[in-house]
Amino acid sequence: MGAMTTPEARLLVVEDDPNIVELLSASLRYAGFDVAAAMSGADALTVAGEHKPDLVVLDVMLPDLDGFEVIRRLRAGGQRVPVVFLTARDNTDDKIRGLTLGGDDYVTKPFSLEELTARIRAVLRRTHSAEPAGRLAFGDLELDEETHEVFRGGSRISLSPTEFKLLRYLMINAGRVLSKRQILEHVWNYDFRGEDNIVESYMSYLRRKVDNTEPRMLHTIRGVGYVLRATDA
Amino acid sequence: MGAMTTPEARLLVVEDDPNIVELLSASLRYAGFDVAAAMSGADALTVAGEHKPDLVVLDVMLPDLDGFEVIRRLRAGGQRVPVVFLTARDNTDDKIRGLTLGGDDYVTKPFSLEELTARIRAVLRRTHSAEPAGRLAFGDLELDEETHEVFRGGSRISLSPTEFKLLRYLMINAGRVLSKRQILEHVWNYDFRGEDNIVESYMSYLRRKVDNTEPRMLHTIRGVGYVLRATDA
DNA sequence: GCACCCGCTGAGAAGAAGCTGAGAATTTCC
DNA sequence: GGAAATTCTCAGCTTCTTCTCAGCGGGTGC
Repeated sequence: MGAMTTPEARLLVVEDDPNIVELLSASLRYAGFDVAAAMSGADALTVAGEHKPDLVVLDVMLPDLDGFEVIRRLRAGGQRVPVVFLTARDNTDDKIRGLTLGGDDYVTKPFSLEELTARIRAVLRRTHSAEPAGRLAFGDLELDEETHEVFRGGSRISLSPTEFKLLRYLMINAGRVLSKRQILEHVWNYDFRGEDNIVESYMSYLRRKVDNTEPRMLHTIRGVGYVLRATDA
Repeated sequence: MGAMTTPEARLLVVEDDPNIVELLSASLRYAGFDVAAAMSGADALTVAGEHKPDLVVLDVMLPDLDGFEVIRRLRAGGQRVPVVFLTARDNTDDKIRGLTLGGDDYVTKPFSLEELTARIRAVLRRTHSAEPAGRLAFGDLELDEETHEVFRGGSRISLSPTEFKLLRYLMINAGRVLSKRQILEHVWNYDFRGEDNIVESYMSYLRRKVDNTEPRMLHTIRGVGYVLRATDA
């Protein structure tokens, strides 16, 4: 469920696993991006030529060229297109560290869609500066995407990483009813194989931390899902 | 039963159980959709080629291809046709996860026709954006399909899932007299084997919750059924 | 007017959905 | 390497929901 903001950016997804290409294309497109895909390094260079992406989502492990080579060639023409890399968790490659200094970023597999779209938006924000600021607010609840800080009524609340992602997802979709399945698919890693109950647990944590004062904002719609909204029923 | 609105969309129903195909074709057609049907994956691809559906209603369990394969091939041509999947309730299949990512949705069997058509309309609304908004109104009674909120005279009323579906059905068919049997067949799951009396019970609940002020809107037509309308007759 | 039928509703049993504390497993951090 | 934090599961509990039943009462037909 995309937070439709500006007329959004053009992305190029480069990834050899067809399932992940499918996953990313569908959800990023639905999030409002204009998405093109490529399944090899050579392919990526061709498609980039036509599609002129504003940002590239790039798996560092490709069958032909490696991701860094792809970037080198993409940028050979002088264009400094920003990148979000997809890497394996155990990849301690220094090259990534080096590249992220240039305003790029990386996400380790398996990732959650929430995490990836947040990174994409953050990189676009830094490079294009046409993106909305990375601070979400709803009532007296505030969430800063840059610093990972959350405030309720002005006082700072400390959240675990998952709690933070869940709250961000709820805030981006404030007013919309989200099913447990939907939340699971966006906030948890795509390889998570648990039950809906984990969402109930985390909603319980969140309520204790950020929703223990009136007016309550985290509401359960029995049989449907959860919604962040100001008014009570 | 049909809320005749726009000239409505073309659907392709793909399902191997002939009873369900029959049930769906008849009722979706009656709801105003232009419906084609297919009983296998291969069949689906052929029919889709001729019929060019705006949306596919697709059982994930098919005798030949599985539903995901059908979708992959349908979309191979670059067309991003939206889908409402039909799944078994206990389907813990990994592939089921990720279904709602591209704006698609799913309904678990056994479903109610009311539920399925609501999902179909919601998906069309999100993808085509030519559908009427998901908010029904009748007099000072309002029902929001997105947020599952119901208001009478401006104040929010909380309904259980079945109460909500029943009221939506009545509102979509406002002014039309609906028999108890008709209501049972549309609002309750298709495998429900109870008596008409359940409808009386739920009408009683609804009256208490949403029709306890003048002017009364939920009228009984003795020996025939119920109707939602403003004036007495 | 009387009897009958239909619909209304309260009570309650059975089940489903959701919440939370406890604890095991895992990861992170120092 | 150990402590702390975090993630995830599970089971008990509570609350809400569904559905049935039976008695009541009002309309309808004779």
